[in-house]
Amino acid sequence: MFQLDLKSRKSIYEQVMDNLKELIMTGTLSAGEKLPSVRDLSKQITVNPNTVQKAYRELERQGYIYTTTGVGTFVADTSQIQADPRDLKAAREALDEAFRQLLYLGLTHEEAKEIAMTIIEERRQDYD
Amino acid sequence: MFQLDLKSRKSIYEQVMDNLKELIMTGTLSAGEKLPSVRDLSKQITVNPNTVQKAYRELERQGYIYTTTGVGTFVADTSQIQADPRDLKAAREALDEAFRQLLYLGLTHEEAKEIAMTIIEERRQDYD
DNA sequence: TTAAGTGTACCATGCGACATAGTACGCTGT
DNA sequence: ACAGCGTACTATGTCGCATGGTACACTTAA
Repeated sequence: MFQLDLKSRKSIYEQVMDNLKELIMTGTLSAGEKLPSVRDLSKQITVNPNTVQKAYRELERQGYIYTTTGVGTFVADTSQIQADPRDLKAAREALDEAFRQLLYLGLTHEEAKEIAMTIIEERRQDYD
Repeated sequence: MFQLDLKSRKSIYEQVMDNLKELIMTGTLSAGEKLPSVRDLSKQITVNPNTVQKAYRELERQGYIYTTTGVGTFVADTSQIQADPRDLKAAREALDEAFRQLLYLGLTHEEAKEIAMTIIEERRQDYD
């Protein structure tokens, strides 16, 4: 389904969340589609079931998926998702932070902006 | 000199590094200027000297500051800094990551781009 | 009804990064 | 000589993360 980077600073359950968000928001996984069970996915990506469950629990809290007890976990209707203001603020700050890191490396504002624009445009095709 | 956010996920020594990088790259601290001693700064911001030293050590490794044994720590000539390709790669990935987080929140590509542009332009005044 | 599969809830353990506390040494400038 | 500086080292505690294991309630299909 996807690959993990065990060397990453990002925790495993966060990587699972991001990978699933990517698949959901790009439409690779459609609304109503069944996700692998906690146990199955944990075997697929070779991590502990508790770790997968933590990712699922958080994804459900954020509205990306929903669960029916005893049945399984499914992709939610993402058009219904409305951004949590705190998450939005966090994402803006992360963006600002990353941009500043480019400037810290000695790049001019123009160079950093050019890099940012390139990255942004590369994402255009996958969304909407 | 600056404030820390103890609630942040970012570690203290990283916050110290980023704060100093900001002051250095914006020219608030000039090349050759003396920085507070490890002990002084640790008292100012109320953290352990070891934590400040860790930040200084890493800043020196990256070329932002230099130390003269028994004398003190000083701001380096930032024009000499050449970006470590790995740091550049990391910053690019962080930028991409943050931008994707905006898209995950349900924003259209156009909306996310607009937010990114605003953030970028707000930084223009402080650099170069 | 039974069995398998599902989500879910615990608890205990180990690990690594981080921050702290304390001590100590060598260097430099006055 | 002394004060201030960077530096090194050990030890301790905390926290988040990941793992291993057990258990329970639910649903679906045989």
